[in-house]
Amino acid sequence: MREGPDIARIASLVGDPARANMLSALMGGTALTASELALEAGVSLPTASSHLSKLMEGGLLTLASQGRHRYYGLAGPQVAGMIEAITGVAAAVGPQRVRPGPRDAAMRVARVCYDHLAGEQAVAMLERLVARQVLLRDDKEIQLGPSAASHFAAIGIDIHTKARRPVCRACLDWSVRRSHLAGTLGAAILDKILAEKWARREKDSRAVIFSPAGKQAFENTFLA
Amino acid sequence: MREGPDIARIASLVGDPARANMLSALMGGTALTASELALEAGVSLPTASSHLSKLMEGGLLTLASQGRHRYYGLAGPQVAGMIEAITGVAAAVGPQRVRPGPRDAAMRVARVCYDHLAGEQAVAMLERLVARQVLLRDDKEIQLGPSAASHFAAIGIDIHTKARRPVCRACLDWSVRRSHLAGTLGAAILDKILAEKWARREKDSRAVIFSPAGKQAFENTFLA
DNA sequence: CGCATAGTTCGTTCCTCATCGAAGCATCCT
DNA sequence: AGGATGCTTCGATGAGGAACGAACTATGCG
Repeated sequence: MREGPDIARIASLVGDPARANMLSALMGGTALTASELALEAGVSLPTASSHLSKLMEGGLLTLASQGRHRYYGLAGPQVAGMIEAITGVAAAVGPQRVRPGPRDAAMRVARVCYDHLAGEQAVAMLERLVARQVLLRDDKEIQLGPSAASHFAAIGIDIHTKARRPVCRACLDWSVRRSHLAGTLGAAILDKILAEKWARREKDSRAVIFSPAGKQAFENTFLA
Repeated sequence: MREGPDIARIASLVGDPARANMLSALMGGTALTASELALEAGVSLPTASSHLSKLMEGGLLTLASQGRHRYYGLAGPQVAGMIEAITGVAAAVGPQRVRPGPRDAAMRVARVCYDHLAGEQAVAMLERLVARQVLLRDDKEIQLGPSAASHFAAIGIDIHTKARRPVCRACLDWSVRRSHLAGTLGAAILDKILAEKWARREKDSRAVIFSPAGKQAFENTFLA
């Protein structure tokens, strides 16, 4: 029996799927709230809360309380490096490329990422909005352009800049290797897509299926 | 829910104490047999075998069969780097220095490491043997010196060089940060210590307790 | 003050997985 | 061949821990 640092304890913290998802989500560098992490991990809030306290106790996370929001973030670069190392091994040994089924294909095209749209459609939308200078992309940050308010108002989306949560955020897409739009604006756009019934959510999946007419409407609105 | 490499799967492999001990033991770089790893992990052979097949399936280990021996080793530097990273985090966040109890003190002085002696006594012994050129230390390797055979024969230990297993091997000591002697010679020395009743093994522990007379005899024999 | 939102705690259920004994293969030694 | 050693497989047992609903606390808003 070996002595020394308890590596099993740390590894088992990462070894639970829900916690691993949370940690992966935090690898972006931005701190997230408990409810955001719950959605990211696909578990209920109580479950997420339990996991988060375990991660805190294990020293893997830091906590910044802001009013009733509690922002969890990775404890430091050493922890991030560890996740990277594990991810590297997982990617290396796990090229168990399951043949992508129909649902996976749909997922690549459009899916829900927390509360906003991800996938090829979402990436294309963000790039178009930036090209038209409705949004301004400054390195990793995304800002509203001068015409943003009127542009989105015309579509039927008004931008709440008062919220604590940022209006725009870049979120790295898994399938494509580019970013899509998160933040309250990203959420509002997803809301509109579902409200207008341009698309529906697949049951028990993150996939978002556009109807033919809905796809056309979406493209007219955001990809014109 | 995140996509991409299944980091939880890899981390959970490391997250079991028995498997973590095995992996730590293999961090030395030398491949070990299933029974060695079972002892190292403190589990029975069937249990160890089950763990090893899981680690194999996870791609963390390589297997080299030599006759009826099966030598398990880390799959590569990437895996080793991952273990390092996890160990680093565990050491950083876990300075939960429990006050060392009496048994821990005894463990630091002398304990069993698989089939040979470890701890301060063992480290001192190896350094003395090297200083007297009975053994020759070449970087990480340990060789028998010219006088080794006669020296150990005088003590009552004959060296079997025929065995597949190496006669001498350096094994990094956990408590002290230096090496002690493993291999068949290390095992033979431990056998002698116990056979002469210079020391006894603590029940349910790896600690080795020397009697006052036994300690004297040991020092006369190996530390002179 | 009352309502809504964000989180945690508690208690229960359930399932995975680590564990070991016994038995079965495989390989080596003489 | 026959025995010994090294290791794996099988089957049964048991404990840890992940999950969620319900209830509770805390903060913000009007």
